[in-house]
Amino acid sequence: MARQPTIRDVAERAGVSHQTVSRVINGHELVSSATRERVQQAIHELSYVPSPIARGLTSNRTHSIGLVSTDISDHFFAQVAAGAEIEARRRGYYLVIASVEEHAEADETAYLRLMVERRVEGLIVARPRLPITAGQIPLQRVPLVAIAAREAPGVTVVDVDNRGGGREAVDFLLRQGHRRIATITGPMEWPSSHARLEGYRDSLYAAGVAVLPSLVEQASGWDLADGRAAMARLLDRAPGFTALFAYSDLIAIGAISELRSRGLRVPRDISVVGYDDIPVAAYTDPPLTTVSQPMRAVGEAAAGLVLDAIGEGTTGSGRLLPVRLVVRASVSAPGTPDSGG
Amino acid sequence: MARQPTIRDVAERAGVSHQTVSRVINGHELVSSATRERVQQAIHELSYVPSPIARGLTSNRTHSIGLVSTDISDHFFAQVAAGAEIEARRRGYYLVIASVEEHAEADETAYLRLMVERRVEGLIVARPRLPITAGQIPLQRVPLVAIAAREAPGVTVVDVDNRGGGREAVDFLLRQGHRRIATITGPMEWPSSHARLEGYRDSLYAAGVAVLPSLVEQASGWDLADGRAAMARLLDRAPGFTALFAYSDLIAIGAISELRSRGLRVPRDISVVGYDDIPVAAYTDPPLTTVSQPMRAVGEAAAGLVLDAIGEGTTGSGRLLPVRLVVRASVSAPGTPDSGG
DNA sequence: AAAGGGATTGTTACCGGTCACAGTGACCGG
DNA sequence: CCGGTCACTGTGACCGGTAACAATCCCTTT
Repeated sequence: MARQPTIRDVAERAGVSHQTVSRVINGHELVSSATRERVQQAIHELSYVPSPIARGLTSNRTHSIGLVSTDISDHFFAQVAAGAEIEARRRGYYLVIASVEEHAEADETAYLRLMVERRVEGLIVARPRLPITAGQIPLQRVPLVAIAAREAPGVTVVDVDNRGGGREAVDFLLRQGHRRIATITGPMEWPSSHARLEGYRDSLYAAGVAVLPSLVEQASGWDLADGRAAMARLLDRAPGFTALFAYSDLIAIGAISELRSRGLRVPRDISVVGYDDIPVAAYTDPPLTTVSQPMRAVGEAAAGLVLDAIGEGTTGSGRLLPVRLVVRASVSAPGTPDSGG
Repeated sequence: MARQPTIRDVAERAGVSHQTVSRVINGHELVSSATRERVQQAIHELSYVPSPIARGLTSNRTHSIGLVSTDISDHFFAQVAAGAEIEARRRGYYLVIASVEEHAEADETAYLRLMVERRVEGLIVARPRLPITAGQIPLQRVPLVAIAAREAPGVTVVDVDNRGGGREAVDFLLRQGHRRIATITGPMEWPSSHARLEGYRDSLYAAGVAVLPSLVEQASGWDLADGRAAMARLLDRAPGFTALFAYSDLIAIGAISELRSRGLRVPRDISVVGYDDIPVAAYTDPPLTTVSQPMRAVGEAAAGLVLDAIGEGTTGSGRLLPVRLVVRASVSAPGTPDSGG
C-alpha cells in the first residue's frame, strides 16, 4: 500500500507538531536549528514530498497556466509552446497545453472553459480561429493573453509585427530594383495575412509603385500545395512580374516548384521572398530569403505577460515583436542572371 | 472580491445540504428530480464550477499525466505531444508538458521529479538522453512510458520500428538494383541510429551484399548542415556508391545539397532515401523517398498505455509501431538517367 | 520573586470537496 | 396502528496542507 506520507506522518516521526513541519518546509525563521534538523531528517527518511494539491486548496492556487493552441504539432506553435513553457517554468509555473485539432467541431471556447475548470491562473490562446472576447467564458479574473489574434477589449495581444514584416520584405525587393512585385497571401481569414498585405501596400505606396490587384493572389492554405496552386493561377492570369512575396516559406517553396515546372528560374527570372524562416529555408534551391519570426520569444512574452498579470493583478498592454529579414540567394536584381550553381 | 462560489454557497441558495449538491454534480440517482432541478438552477445562477483541487484532495488524483520531452519545438516531438494530448483529453486527462532544453544542464530526472511532485498520475518521457530506470526517481507507483528509449526494467517503451524502417529503405534500394549503398547515420548516441543501422545491415546481409564500414558515415547531428558535412566526408573517402540511406530527411536534404554542389545529380548519379517524411519532403527537388513515422500514433499509444496502467494498475508491454516507406522520385535504378524535369 | 517579553512550539479552524453513516418521511404489510 | 423498508436528505469527519492564535519556556527587568 504505502500511501504517500503526509505532513503529520513526518511530524510524528520527528516528535513535533505538523505545524512545525510546515514551518520547516516553508523556511520560516522561528524554528530552532535542532528541531529543524530533526524534521528534515524525518522528511528525508520518509521521502516526503508536499502535496501541491493540498497546498492549492488553501491558497486557491494551482501554479499553472494554460495554453490553448490550434495545433501544437505545427512548427510555428510548437515554438510558441516551447517558449511559453520555458518562461513558465522559470517562474515556477506549469504549462498545461490543450491542442485544438483542425477537424474538431469544438472551438477554442470549450477548451478555455476546460482550462478555467482546471483552475489555471492564467491563459494563453494561440491563434484562435474565433475572435476571443473576455466575457465569452467564465473568465472570472483569469488573465488572458492571445497570440496572433484580433484586438479585443479585455484581451492582451502578443504578436509578431506582420505589417512590418511585409514592409521589410517588399522594401528589400524594391531596393533590388523590382517594380512588378506579386504577392501570394495566406488565407485572408487570418489576421496575419491582412497585416502582411498592408505592409506590402505600405511599402509599394511609399515607393510610388502602383498596387495592382491582379498581382495579389490568395493561397487557400499555408502549405506547399496551396502555394503551388496559387502560383499557377497567378502565372496564368498575370505573367510579367519579376518578384514574389509569399506569406509562408512553404507557400514560397510550392510556388518555386511551380515556377520550375514551367521552366522559370529563381532568382534569374523571378525573385522570391518567403516568410517564417523554417529550418529548410536555408537549404532549398536556391536558399530562401525570408522573414524570420521570433516565435519562441512570442511564447515567452505571452507567458511573461500572463504571469505578470497574475502577480500584479493588472494586465499589461500587448506587445508586437519585431521580425527580421534573412537575406539568402532567392532574390537578385530583376533581369540579372544568377551566378550559376 | 467575488471569490469562486463553493458547493456550500450553492447548497445555501438551493436550500439543501452541500452533500445533496455533491450528489447532483456527480449524477447520483438518489436525488428527487425537483431537488435536482433546484440545485442545477442554483449552480447555473452562481455559475459554480467544482474545484478539481478540492476533489483531488480526497481522491488523491489529479487527472493529469506528464510529458517530459527533449524539445517540444522539434517537429518529431510536437507530433508526439499532439497525439498524447488528444488521447489524454479523450480519456478525461490533462497533459502537462515539460520541455528539457538542449542547453540545460539538468537532465530529464529533474523534470520527472518535478512532475512527481506535481502528482501526475502517469509519465511519458520522450527520447530521454539518459537511460531511464524506474528506481531512479521517487516513482512511487507512477507508471512510466518511455518513447524512443532503451529498454529497462520497470519501464514500458513505445517506439517506431527503426530497425524495420532501415530494412525497408535498404530493401527498396536493393530491389531497384543498387549494391553499393552508403548510409549516413544520425549521432550514434541515439538508439534510433543503432536500430536503423541494424536494419541496414540486416537488409544487406539478407541480400548477400557485403557491409563496408567505409560506406557508413555518422552525422554529428540531425540537421541539414550535419548531413551536408557528412556527405562531404563520405564522398572524399569512398566515392563510387550509387545510393544513400540517410537517417533523417534533413540529413538527406543536406546531403543532396552537397551532392549538387559537386555536380552530382539525384537520382541520376545517386539515389537518396531519407527518414521522417517531414512536410517538405514531398516538395524537395527531387521529391524525397523517405520512411514515414507515425509520430502522432506513437504519442497516442504512449498516452494510452499510461492511462491503461493508471486504470488497471498493471503496466502493459511496450509497442513497436510500424513505419511506412513513401516512394518518391529521389530513387531510380543505378546508372539510369532520370526522366528530366 | 513576580511580571513582561521574545523565541519556539502546539492547537484549532479552515480551504472545498467526498465519504460513511445517520436521520426523516412516506408507504407497506400484518 | 406499529414496525420495517425504501427513497431521499442531512451531519460530521476527513483529505493534507496553511493561517491565526494560544501556550510554553526561558530570560530579563524591576
